[in-house]
Amino acid sequence: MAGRVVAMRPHGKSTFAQLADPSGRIQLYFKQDQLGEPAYEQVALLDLGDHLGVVGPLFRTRTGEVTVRVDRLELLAKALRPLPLGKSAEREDGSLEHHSVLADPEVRYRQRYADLAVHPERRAVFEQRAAVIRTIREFLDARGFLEVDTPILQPLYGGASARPFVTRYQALDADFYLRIADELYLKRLIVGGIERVYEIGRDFRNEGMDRLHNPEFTMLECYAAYWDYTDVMELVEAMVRQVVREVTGGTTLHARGKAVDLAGAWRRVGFVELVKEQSGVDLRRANDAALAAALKERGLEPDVTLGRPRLIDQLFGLTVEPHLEQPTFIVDYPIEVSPLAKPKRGDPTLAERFELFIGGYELANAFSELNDPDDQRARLEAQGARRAAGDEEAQAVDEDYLRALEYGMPPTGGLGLGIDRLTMLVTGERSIRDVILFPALRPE
RNA sequence: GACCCGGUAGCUCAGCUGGUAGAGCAACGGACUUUUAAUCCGUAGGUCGUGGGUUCGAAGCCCACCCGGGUCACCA
Repeated sequence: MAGRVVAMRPHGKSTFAQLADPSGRIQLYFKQDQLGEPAYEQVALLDLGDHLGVVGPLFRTRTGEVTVRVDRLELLAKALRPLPLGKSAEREDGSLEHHSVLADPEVRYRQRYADLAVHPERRAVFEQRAAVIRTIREFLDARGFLEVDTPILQPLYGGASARPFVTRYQALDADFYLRIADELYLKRLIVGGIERVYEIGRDFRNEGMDRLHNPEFTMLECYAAYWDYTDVMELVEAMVRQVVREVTGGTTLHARGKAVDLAGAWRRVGFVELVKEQSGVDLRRANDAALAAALKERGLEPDVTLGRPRLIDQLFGLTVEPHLEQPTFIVDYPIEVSPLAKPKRGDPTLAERFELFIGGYELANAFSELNDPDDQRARLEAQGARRAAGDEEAQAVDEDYLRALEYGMPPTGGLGLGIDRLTMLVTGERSIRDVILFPALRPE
């Protein structure tokens, strides 16, 4: 039997210790008579954190605890640095009650090895994370989606509004970008006839970090030909439900102290209606000045030169977003904030797009993909103009993507879903850093 | 990026209106052959985040900086 020494209780000529491995802890009993003096001296030199192999029969102590009476022991690895192990007791159910803990968040994130070694229950979060991804794969595979890998290093970045990381491709003597989204490559595959396709992978956005954002994060994107955004709503609703059932066994979650019920039908509400409902501002009537005034009323100093999309976004973030605990599809976004989405049938000022909110934050973003190459070119060129004007988050004109669309892309529904955030939701963790093993930190 | 909070022994934390550094656990030495956060006695351990300043005197006050957390702003 092998493991790490996590507790020692020496009593002179006998010693109790606890050995931990991923399956739990077991008590060891070292007796001088049994081991002989030279071996028993070794026991006295053991430190918490040492890896130890032992051989011996099992017995029960008089309090009934199953214990190994050690006949032979071998030091497998010496801990030179003391692990920040606190005192802890094992409860009836096998879980650990910590009487002191490694509490410093900086050490926990920087030295995840120490965090995990000292708090084995933390591993459960990452087991759940793996289960989330496994369940998504099973769900999509079962529905005929093909999992693919597309380039992370890209000559042009696109598919989202974000500042990229830049890197140098020496052999090509060119600057490349770490992708900010998979979108444009996956839609090229739709053009190529892979009619159901998905990728789970890392995206990189060169922006600030907080409890909802890590500069590198894991995204699911999937696309299905001949679907529209209502089909995607059904897909994501079923998928998230299955993930939650698989990982938690139920359909109820807790976010910010409130119960979140995923069982009933999820609310679908128009973006414009919801903004009006929560803020009283009618986006159809309000001009930029009226928007700015509404923001000012709520204590913000809006910069009107940022343009209408930013103003709308700010108003949304201020008045709507905080109230979205229960699962909600917000549908039909203003077309000007959705350059890759199809105009809504019957109302070209809106896009056939939805964002899914659960637990107070955005979990997914989806639309009926824009497949009209001329319209797409016009919108990308508008983005390009904003980019030329200095907006680093505006998208570039991707001629190869437009060429692909010109070959003809079927009507397609697409989805992007933040895996880290979904993991937060099902584990109840409040910070994205707690569902990422090595979150981004400044170098020491 | 702005604001708020924090950084004292390996870990968790005290440290009052400025008076010269403390506890518990861990470590080390001693006692103890069925303990369960073992117990008891003892020892050692600190450029008080970094650098300046004020002061007879700074962990505590002032300034700058570093790191982390939170809130806000923006991206998922």
